Amino acid sequence: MKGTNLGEFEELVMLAIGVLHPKAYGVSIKDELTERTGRQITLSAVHASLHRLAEKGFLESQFGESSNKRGGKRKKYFFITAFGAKTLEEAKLMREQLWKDVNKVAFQNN
Amino acid sequence: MKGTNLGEFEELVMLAIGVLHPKAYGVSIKDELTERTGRQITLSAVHASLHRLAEKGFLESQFGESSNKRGGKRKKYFFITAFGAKTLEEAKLMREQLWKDVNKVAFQNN
DNA sequence: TTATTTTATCTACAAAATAGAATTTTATTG
DNA sequence: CAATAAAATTCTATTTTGTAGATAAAATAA
Repeated sequence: MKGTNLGEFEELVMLAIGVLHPKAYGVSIKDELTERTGRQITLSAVHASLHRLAEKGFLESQFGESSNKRGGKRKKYFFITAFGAKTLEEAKLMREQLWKDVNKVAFQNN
Repeated sequence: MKGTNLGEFEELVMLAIGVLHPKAYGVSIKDELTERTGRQITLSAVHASLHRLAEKGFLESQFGESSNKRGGKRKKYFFITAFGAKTLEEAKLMREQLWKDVNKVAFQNN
């Protein structure tokens, strides 16, 4: 990938942010994806991905106010940029088109 | 990835094989994806991906007969296994569900 | 003020994506 | 038949993504 494509996990992180908007931060994203994918996702995997996505211009972030919960650093909320939304939608469209053109026989041979 | 997930490019290669079935081999896959993605895809990228997908059990291959064209080694045709089809469909379903639950406002902030 | 909880950041390694060179096989041409 | 050209796969190396675990920081509770 040359920086303008979304990796597999990166795309899932972006979508989770869309689902959780406007309360998407490390832990909530991790929980959302753990539930949906059934994989054991670590917080650091999510954070590494968030950092890279922000660098690529797909995300912006903003620190939240301190909560009434027990502790913790301030949450860093993530938002999808216009560029990020465009990229995400293009990936979706391309796959939809491919699926539409798939020869169904290809799935019946085993 | 722990071996049971499809990478971003790997998924595109699988779908291209579905589209091209039963004539999917290195060059035809490369051409199909170059056209659809607009990226400059190299043959070696496709082959590396095919090799990994076959190792993971998502693809099978079979050498074709020699053609009447000028030259070249025999084409190695690739086919999607039942396991590959299942994996591909699961990835599709998970994304569809995420998209369904996306808060549309997340795409209107920029 | 010390401990506990919640969060983010850092460091390191594994796997996938990408690029380019090398090799193999086949057919054509002289 | 030897030399050349074409079509394809395979090899080698590097960068980018994915994953894990340890560490650090900030906030509240005790």
